Amino acid sequence: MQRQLKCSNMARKICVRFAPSPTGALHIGGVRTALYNYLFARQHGGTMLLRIEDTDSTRFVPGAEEYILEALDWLGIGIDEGLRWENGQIVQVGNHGPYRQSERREIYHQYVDQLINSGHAYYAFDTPEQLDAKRAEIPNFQYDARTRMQMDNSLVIGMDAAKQRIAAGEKYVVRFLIQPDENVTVHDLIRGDVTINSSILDDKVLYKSADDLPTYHLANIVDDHLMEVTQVIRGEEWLPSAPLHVLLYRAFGWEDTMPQFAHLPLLLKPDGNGKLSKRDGDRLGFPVFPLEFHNQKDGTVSSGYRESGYFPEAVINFLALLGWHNTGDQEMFSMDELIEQFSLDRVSKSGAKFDYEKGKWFNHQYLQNKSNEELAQLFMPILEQKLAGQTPVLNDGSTVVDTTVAKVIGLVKDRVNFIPELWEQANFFFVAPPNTTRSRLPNVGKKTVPTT
RNA sequence: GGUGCUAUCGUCUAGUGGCCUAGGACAACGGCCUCUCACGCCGUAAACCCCGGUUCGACUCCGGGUAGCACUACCA
Repeated sequence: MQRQLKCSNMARKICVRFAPSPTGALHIGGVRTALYNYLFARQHGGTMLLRIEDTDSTRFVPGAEEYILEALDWLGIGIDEGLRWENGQIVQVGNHGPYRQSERREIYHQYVDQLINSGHAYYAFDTPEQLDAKRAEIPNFQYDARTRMQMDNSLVIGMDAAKQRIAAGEKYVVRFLIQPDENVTVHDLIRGDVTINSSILDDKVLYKSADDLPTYHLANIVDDHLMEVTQVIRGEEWLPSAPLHVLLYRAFGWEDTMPQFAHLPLLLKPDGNGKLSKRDGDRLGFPVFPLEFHNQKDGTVSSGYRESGYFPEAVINFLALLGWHNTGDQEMFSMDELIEQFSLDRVSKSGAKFDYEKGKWFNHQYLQNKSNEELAQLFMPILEQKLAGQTPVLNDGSTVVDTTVAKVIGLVKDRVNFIPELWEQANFFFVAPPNTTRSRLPNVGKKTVPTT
């Protein structure tokens, strides 16, 4: 693992981050990204940071932030710095804050100005409508070295004229000035060197005055730098823009402390092709979210692993193996074992199809390994709910207690994958069948529960 | 269209030039156990994308195809 660390990073404390957008429930693929970051951080005695990337005000969903933090907490993915879930509410820890990008406007202003002043960025006034028209008019239109001088920006009209228009209240964006025909190489910890030519990059929008916020690209680089992030471990969908990010680090003069990159393979649909989407859950009948989510914005409800009866350890184990595997045949991993054995160079390069059946198997294994007493505690709330208004036939009507429940669970647990299924398997122990007063089972209901 | 990434059983994967007659797990199938079903146990079937090259020897290295995926927004 040590050889993965560049000299310039050698002395720095390992710091990784998980930086979700609060645009809805945390997708299971996002959970895996968070998990791998967490495992890496713990293994190296480093910091796991959580930052909220809410630079798109139009996509903000109320409650999403709470949801994300609660989900990570449920799964046992601990956060050392940034935002975390404590006693049912969000708390902020660390001194690189604030950790919500929408609260960091002043910081970004400063760095946008730096780029403008150093000639690495420029003001552009083309409206979205004008750009759409341009794209309709010219096939494969791209805002870059070939086209920028035909557009409405400070490169064409001059900086003074641009500043006057801004002062007059005109909306604008700041674009990154990309020098053409330069080969940019990104060293990826999983894939090796990836090189692209800068000519295929467009002059990315870095800042939008309409909502006074930067875009992902700028905010991301500034924050990772300021928060002293040493490894960026994120989804493969970011690989194509990684060279842009390298260029940004260079423009800021931060290349010597630039984090290392690792782009994780995508989680794919179980059927067909393409990456697993939020809709696949409803379509295929299994959860793609850790917790049930009530979307306040569109009124939809999405099912969650927790509510479906999954143990967090099972979800972690299942997810860890979707894209990572050690040498050998071990399938069952505790969080501690994962922390010990995980390594980025054993992460697969190709996407993994999401196999829900295997997920169920993992839960089955974890359920079998739990004691009857522990399962009884988890099952009691369900039992009480089911028994409301009904008379248990056990023990001549005496109260159903935990120890009784534990014994019953011991009899049927090997038949189930999930706690709630216990009711289907064991309800006749607690409720007399219709038209009888006691259970048909000879050794139950008559005297007491089985004594074994 | 352009750019990039990827490529072992249906699925997740082991494999880093001879240990591969390609291993494990999920799912499937069969058997045993059993009053049924399930669990469990035992077993069966199931893969190196294609074509070249390097080599005494390629799943492993190289080249070219092909296919899949990702990206290509004032979204992240």
